[in-house]
Amino acid sequence: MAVGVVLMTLKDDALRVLAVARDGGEQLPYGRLGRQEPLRRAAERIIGEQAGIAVDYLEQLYTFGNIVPADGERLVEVCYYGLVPADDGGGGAAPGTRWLRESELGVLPELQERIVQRAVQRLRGKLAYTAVGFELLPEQFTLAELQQLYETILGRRLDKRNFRRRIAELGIVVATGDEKAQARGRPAALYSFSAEVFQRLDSRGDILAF
Amino acid sequence: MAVGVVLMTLKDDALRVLAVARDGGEQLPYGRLGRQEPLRRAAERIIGEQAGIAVDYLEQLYTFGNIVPADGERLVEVCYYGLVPADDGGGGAAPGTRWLRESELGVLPELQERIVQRAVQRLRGKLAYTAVGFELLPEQFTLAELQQLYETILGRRLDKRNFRRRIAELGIVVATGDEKAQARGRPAALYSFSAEVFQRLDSRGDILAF
DNA sequence: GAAATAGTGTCTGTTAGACACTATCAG
DNA sequence: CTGATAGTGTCTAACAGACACTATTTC
Repeated sequence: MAVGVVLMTLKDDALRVLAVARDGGEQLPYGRLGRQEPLRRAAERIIGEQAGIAVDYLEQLYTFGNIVPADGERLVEVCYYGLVPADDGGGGAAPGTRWLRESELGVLPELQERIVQRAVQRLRGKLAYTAVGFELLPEQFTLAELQQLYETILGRRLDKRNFRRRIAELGIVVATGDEKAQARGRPAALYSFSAEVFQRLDSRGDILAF
Repeated sequence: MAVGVVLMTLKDDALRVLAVARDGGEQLPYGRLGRQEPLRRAAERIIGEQAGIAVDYLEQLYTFGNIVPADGERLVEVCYYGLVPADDGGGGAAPGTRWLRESELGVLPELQERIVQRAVQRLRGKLAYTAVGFELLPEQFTLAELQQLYETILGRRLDKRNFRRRIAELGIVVATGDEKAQARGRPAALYSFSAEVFQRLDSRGDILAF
């Protein structure tokens, strides 16, 4: 009985997955489940011990149980996936850990690569009908950052005006009044996510289908 | 390590869940996992042993692992859900089993009731973007039966013409040429599901969002 | 004032939802 | 011919997608 975790963040406009050094290679964080330990708590513990990162969002992904390695034993592994806000991504990660970009997933054992694919798929799916994307942003963010996030995860460009229209219609972000200065160009207004408005819409589903 | 199964079918225009007699009550089918047994195979075995039913569709639902009963032990239970075609629903079920309607779910242990709710929710969700509904129908069916199925699972009425238009547009059912005589009234044309057409559409998602 | 980024509205084609009648069968 | 079920088309409102310019800032 093991518990594994796929931690994802956005870094350099790319979705990345945390790997930890282990057995001379790089692997997803995972560990054994304590005798009296609830599954989710085990996932949280493993994240703390092996990644040293604050996770905003944690959800069960899938349980793998057809793993029959050479020794003939069936190992059951319950997998979770978690999201880490963009600004924490670089900072908090413990030594020996690394944020892999999609092109680097090959360094993981093959089964783990498939787990990651499943996690990314799930995240893409959830993006359309939940506000899960906001978990990947800092508390305050610009609309350009929000759009960038959607584009990165969905893997395609979105129209700026259509995107903003939709966000405005839903009213799930509110202007904080602050601005974020850019290196060059006009400063951008900062927004924060309105959990209350989102709650009202959530039941209907299909919130953010771009 | 246990494996449990939520089997669902349509009977009398209602979604029903299979319960088996156990420990003096009624419970979902479940059993222990063999040492070298893959999870899905265990689910199939348990269905065979305890329900004696042919399942068309079987998918992992969720893994529960926060179950800490009085004795302080944490039990991990991997749950699957399966769909049984409507016409087999009454027939194949083994003695000691019963198809519960939604109002009867209270006879199940409380945790199992929550598992069933999760399964029903998942089925509703999948209905919109997969062809999972067809697993609940016999190989040949009328459009009225198909619509009835959607209405039952979604819990609301649908417009007959809009429903048929959508189905026709997608082309995922093909007329077999046969007819089904009704007790009264005009006979209905029989259709069957076209897996090939569906495959082409599947990637796009959002197939059957009514 | 040049380069860079933020921010804003309209038009058009497609889709979803509301709606009522004719066709065919058993008795 | 009556009762029951199958089957069919149009109109309208809402939504999604394409599209180009002005505003504000740094250097």
